[in-house]
Amino acid sequence: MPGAPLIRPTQIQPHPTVLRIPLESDYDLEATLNSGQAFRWRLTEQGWTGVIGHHSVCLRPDGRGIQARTAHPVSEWGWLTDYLQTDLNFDEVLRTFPDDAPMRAALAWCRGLRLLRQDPWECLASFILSSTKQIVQIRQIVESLCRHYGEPLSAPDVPGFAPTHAFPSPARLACADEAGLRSCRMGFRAPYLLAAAQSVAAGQLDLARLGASPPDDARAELMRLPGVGPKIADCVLLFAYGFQTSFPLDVWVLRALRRLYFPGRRINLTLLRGFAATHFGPYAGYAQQYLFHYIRNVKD
DNA sequence: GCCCAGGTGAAGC
DNA sequence: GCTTCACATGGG
Repeated sequence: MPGAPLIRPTQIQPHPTVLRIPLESDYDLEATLNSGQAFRWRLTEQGWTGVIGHHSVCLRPDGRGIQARTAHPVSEWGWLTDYLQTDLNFDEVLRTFPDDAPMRAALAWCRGLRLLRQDPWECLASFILSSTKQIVQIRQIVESLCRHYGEPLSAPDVPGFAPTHAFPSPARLACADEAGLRSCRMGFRAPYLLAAAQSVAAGQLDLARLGASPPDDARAELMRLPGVGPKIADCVLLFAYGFQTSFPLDVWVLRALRRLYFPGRRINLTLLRGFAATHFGPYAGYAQQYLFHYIRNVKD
């Protein structure tokens, strides 16, 4: 029997858990990951840690670009660059914004806020859970849901990663019961989430197909779900399917439009909807996210 | 205690 | 069409 080799081959291999993404324009990770479009990112000593699909990943600024570290080796990175939308010509997006005082103020406040391209199911489910909840609470509910129903993801023996869970699949949630979902503190939203999971799991709602549909059709399909109205549908269109003209009108964005564009006037909702639909150009959804971020963070 | 939160559906006019 | 209200829970 030969013994163990005296000299072990040196592992000279690239680090397939690390990727550096060079960028040509601003990318503010905190504003992007922590401002109410995705709900599973948290800041650790190593950087912004979260889960994309079945990948645990940690992101941090690296010069002008982003450094990504995954918990486990990966063979390709398209899932990450797609999620982060790092190939987008961001300066072109900024050029399409209306040149008015509110947009200038929002851009002066934050220049690197981006829109993510999220998984449609996770996005839909998360925003079903979002109604009349503060962002911190949405995060808590989503984390609880993942802990209870998501597939476990192991952590490597390196700093920055802890064991975590994937976002639960529609099939898994479809066979949950309402009481179990309510134990994740989602309250009256439980039957809505359950109905959505069952509709997707049964193939009645084909989320993959919606991305190839005209936006108005996709919106109408989503709004057939109980608990999904115009705002949640628009969030899914914008954050998951990348329909860039979708303009979610929530309490904050309405507040921003009223205060910044029509100060001191009583403007009804119908007029504001019309303004939102016509004023902001081909990347209106992007502009919306800037107004949302600005009005939430700047005290008047 | 009170008000509000990345809303929606149902009931009332 | 528009307005009002309940819904479940927790942060500030």
